[in-house]
Amino acid sequence: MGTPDFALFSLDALVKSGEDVVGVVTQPDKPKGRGLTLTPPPVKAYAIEHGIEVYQPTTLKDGAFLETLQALDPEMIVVVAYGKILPKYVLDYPKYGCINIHGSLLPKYRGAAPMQRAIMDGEKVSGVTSMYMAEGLDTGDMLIKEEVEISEDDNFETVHDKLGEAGARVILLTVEAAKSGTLKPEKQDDSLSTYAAKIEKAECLVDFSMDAHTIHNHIRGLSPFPLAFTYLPNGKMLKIVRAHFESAKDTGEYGKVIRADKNGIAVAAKDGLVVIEVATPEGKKAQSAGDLVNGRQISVGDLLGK
RNA sequence: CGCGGGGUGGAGCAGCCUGGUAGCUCGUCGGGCUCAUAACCCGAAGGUCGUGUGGUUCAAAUCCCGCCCCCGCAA
Repeated sequence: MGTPDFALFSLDALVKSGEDVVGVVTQPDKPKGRGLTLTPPPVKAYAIEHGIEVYQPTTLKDGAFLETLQALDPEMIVVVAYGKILPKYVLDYPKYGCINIHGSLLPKYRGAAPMQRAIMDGEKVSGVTSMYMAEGLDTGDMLIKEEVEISEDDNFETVHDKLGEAGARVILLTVEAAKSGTLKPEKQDDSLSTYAAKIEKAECLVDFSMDAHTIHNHIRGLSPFPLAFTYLPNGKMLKIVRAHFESAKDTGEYGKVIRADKNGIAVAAKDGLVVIEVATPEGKKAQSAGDLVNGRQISVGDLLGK
């Protein structure tokens, strides 16, 4: 069970390892993009390509899914970023249990956006954890972990891929161990838990009164999706794809562009400068700082952020 | 029929409303200055203005119509 790209790493690993994947459960197709075209989730596309049966129940709460479950009769259910809460009857069904891969080192960053939150918090290390699923949100007993380093220039995309690969390794180990009965479940220490809420649009707006390093973490944690943004003097939105920060003392008015050339657009923030390298103006494609300056969409002295 | 922006030399843009000599900031090429340079000076090349044997007009990048493509929002 899974839905987005992140789940593909694990699904692909299971398929290639020769496990008998009896079926894939994913979210229903949803209208997406311009024109609201009905779009299948990545996991569905993969499953179809590999000839695996796909199920897209609207809800798991009614009996309809129980029938599906009985028909497939799985020995184990692996869940990676599925997007629905599993009712008890599902959790209890498989002989080897429901195993979940989560993109953090539990009990930290339980919830919907563990990778983004970890980066935004400036964490240097994160990882993936496999666990037996419980009724609470990411509260089950932990099985196997793998740590992954986050460097200063990692962003959501690179961390997503690194953790996805780690997740694939961990799920294989976990499945093997489960089958041979050598798993050692470990309770989570709830007192150490933190919650990684899903990303809200409003918090993607850059606040240049925060310190430059924090803003940099904010930007990379949201890149390349959904992207941190600010506003140009003309009121248009500017989404920041990549930036770096420089420490400095007196930087002037927060949000003011104090340097703008091909090397970057330096914006004053607390305790330093946020230097934008690549950004996407509303209605345009992503472009480099040099292009933004050449096209005169930004120049020194502009005040960003409304 | 969800809302909206855009397709102009290699890049990013202006020009379109108020039709009539193709503009700006870069890049490229050549030359100069300099110990030197991504700096500066001089010069050059490069565009059927997305597309249609479309419409209007004396005249269309500009106004009208069809088609193709790109992007943002919202979900």
